[in-house]
Amino acid sequence: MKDEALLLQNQLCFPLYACAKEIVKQYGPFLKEIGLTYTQYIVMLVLWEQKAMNVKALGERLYLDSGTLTPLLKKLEAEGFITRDRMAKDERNVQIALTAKAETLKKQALDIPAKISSCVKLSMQDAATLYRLLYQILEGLRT
Amino acid sequence: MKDEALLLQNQLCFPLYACAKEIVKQYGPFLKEIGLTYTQYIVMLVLWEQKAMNVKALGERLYLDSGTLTPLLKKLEAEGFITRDRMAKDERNVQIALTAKAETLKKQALDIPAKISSCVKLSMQDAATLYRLLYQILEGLRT
DNA sequence: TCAAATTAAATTGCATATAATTAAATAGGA
DNA sequence: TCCTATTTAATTATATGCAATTTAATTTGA
Repeated sequence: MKDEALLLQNQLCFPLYACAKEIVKQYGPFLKEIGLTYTQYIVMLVLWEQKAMNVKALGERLYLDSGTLTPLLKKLEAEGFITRDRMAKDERNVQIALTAKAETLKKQALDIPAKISSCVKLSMQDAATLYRLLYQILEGLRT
Repeated sequence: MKDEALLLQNQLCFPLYACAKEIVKQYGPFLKEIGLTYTQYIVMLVLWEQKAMNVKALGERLYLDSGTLTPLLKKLEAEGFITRDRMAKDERNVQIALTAKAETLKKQALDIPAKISSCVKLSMQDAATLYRLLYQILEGLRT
């Protein structure tokens, strides 16, 4: 292994890391309008799809663990967007469900994806390629 | 804008965010062996290239601000890898430079890129494409 | 010249993230 | 059944990240 491998420009991880941060930053102003952070937003995206699920399932879907999710979910609960309930059938599980207020929030969130798309200048083709490669890496690491 | 836009699977940002986190996580065990975190590692990568630079230039290169860098650099200084000195010419600038210990560390870091490559299963072609698309986005956001 | 604007770091407050540990609940096997 | 292993959340400790503010130094322009 030669020194060149240590050049930042030769490392694929860095643009990935930087790009993720910069795009998340683009969400900032739009999400602030509806009172969410990016992580809270992707939690809500999953819940808007699934309606209800436990913390573990949410974590697997979002690649987050309870150390991140527990306080975040408590915050969303305090703000009235979700409910957190131990399940009777297995009390180790905490079921997360949406409130009516979450539906109102969803309406406010509807136009956010389009706003972000306009910030990220990629052709449909390039976006599809990027999407495919990222999921390919994620699947590869999943094991 | 239809509801489908809010599906997590339709958002390019999420795989980017998740993929960056998961790959950084792959570095964890290797970096732990040499006593660095990922952010400390990329700071060292830049310094191994440049030898010396001020906090602002480092931040521009890494897309990090002083809120992140100042405490991190103080830690690297405390561990003896770098020095931090106000520049005489313009005392607003803090110059970061490497110590001899940093050169020893560099030798230990030499094989890390190869270890990561073997974790991320992408063809050379795909890696090049991904690299190009990520920098394309970063450049687009830079403005 | 010298006050105002700008710049570079540092600081503060808040929100993640992850590793490691703990606690409670459940499942599985002798 | 009862003991152990496993599972799920929560907690703790550490390290980022970023927005906003502050401080000190420098630059600019009337």
